[in-house]
Amino acid sequence: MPATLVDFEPTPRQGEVLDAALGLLVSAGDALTMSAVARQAKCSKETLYNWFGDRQGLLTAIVKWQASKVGIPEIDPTRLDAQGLRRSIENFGQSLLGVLTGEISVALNRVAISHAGSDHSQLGNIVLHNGRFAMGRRLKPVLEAGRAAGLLNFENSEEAFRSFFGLLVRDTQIRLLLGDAEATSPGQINTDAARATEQFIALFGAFPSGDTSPDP
Amino acid sequence: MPATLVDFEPTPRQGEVLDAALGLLVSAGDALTMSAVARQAKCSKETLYNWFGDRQGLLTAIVKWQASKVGIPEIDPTRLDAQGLRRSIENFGQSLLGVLTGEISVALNRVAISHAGSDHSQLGNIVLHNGRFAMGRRLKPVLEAGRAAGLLNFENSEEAFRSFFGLLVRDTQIRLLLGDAEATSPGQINTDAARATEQFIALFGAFPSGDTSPDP
DNA sequence: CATGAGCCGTACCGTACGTTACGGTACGGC
DNA sequence: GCCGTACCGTAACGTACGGTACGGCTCATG
Repeated sequence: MPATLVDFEPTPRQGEVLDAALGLLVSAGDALTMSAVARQAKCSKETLYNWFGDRQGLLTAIVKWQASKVGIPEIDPTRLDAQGLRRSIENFGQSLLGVLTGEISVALNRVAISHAGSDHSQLGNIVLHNGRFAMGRRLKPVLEAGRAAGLLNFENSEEAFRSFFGLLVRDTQIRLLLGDAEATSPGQINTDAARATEQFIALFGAFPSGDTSPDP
Repeated sequence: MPATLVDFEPTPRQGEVLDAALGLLVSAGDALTMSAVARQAKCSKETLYNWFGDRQGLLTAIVKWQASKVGIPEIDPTRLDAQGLRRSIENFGQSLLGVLTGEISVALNRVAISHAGSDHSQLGNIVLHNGRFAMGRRLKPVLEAGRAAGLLNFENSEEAFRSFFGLLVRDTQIRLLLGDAEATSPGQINTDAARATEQFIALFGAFPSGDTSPDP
């Protein structure tokens, strides 16, 4: 089990360095070199190694730093009417899709995926737990509250979340990761979030449809 | 516009070399070196460079070679009863999910994603056009035949396919790419394909539900 | 003021890897 | 039998980059 989500507390100066590294990571991808980071951040390589140990540690710190900055708006599961639930889910979808299609998320996922192939670094796990899993932890209480209020119908909230994730993201993330430059506009994000919410409620809503969610 | 899907016709010996490289790619990830390929394939590096130009060319050839080997079963859109359509979609889903969760696909996508970040190589595009887009081209005629027969209801077959893709794959691919070792069993694949097909038909089926696909 | 910690800039080391070069071998055609 | 071609094996070259060492600067603390 991964311990804490954010167990990294950088000093202001370290934050500046990490921001510079983040910018470089977005523009240069995995070609990020220690020398380039030092140059961009106007610090010495020795400092980088003192602070972060090695390149691996720097990358890990970058991921955690970014994770600590991204805020998906907290949703309060108290508005339990159908309209409020729908809006909560849709807003969540907008935030999630906005983050996932952002160039920072794309760059971060790219390096994590690169390293997941060869060395046994924990980068992939860190991204997974600060990204995908953290998202599930946010939305699932809302879904369960919706179920408790008789608005939704599902057995496993994890499975329900995964379906929502699929309806929302579809092939967008993998296409962006592979370099397919479909300029994801904010309007597109809102449209997609609305569509995914509609479809999710059509599948898991407990309205008198009767046969939308049977398990064969 | 990408020209042809398979414009690469290797000799048998070249196929052997590419198979060896493919095996190394799966086990070693992007740490694939020219020396390792030559050693594994029992050929000289000079031959590699004569045949493929440079490392980039070798990777490109590997991707195309694998793409030429993967066969998603062709579906004939003639069986237009509801049951046949459902089975066609479900079989397609099984094949697609099986390929996507295979270690070869994961390794290939990893290197393509790595290179999409830095250099301007076409690897990402090649993977995209031989993978995701080729799949769409396979299923869309089936979906359109289903619509023509009054069994499905959608406006845009591309959008419909993307929704099916999302319902089928959900977060599975990105988790595998990030190194999340959820042993994807064949049984799980069949279950997922069945579930995705159910959900897809629930959303896009033209059965007397009446309000599953309105555009707000 | 003295001192020492922390940091910057830079030079440097070791190594890994892409790429090239070259000697040696097998084989089909003249 | 000789030549050209294609290939293997290996050595060598150039470069890029991770990591380290060191001199000099700043500044807080005693």
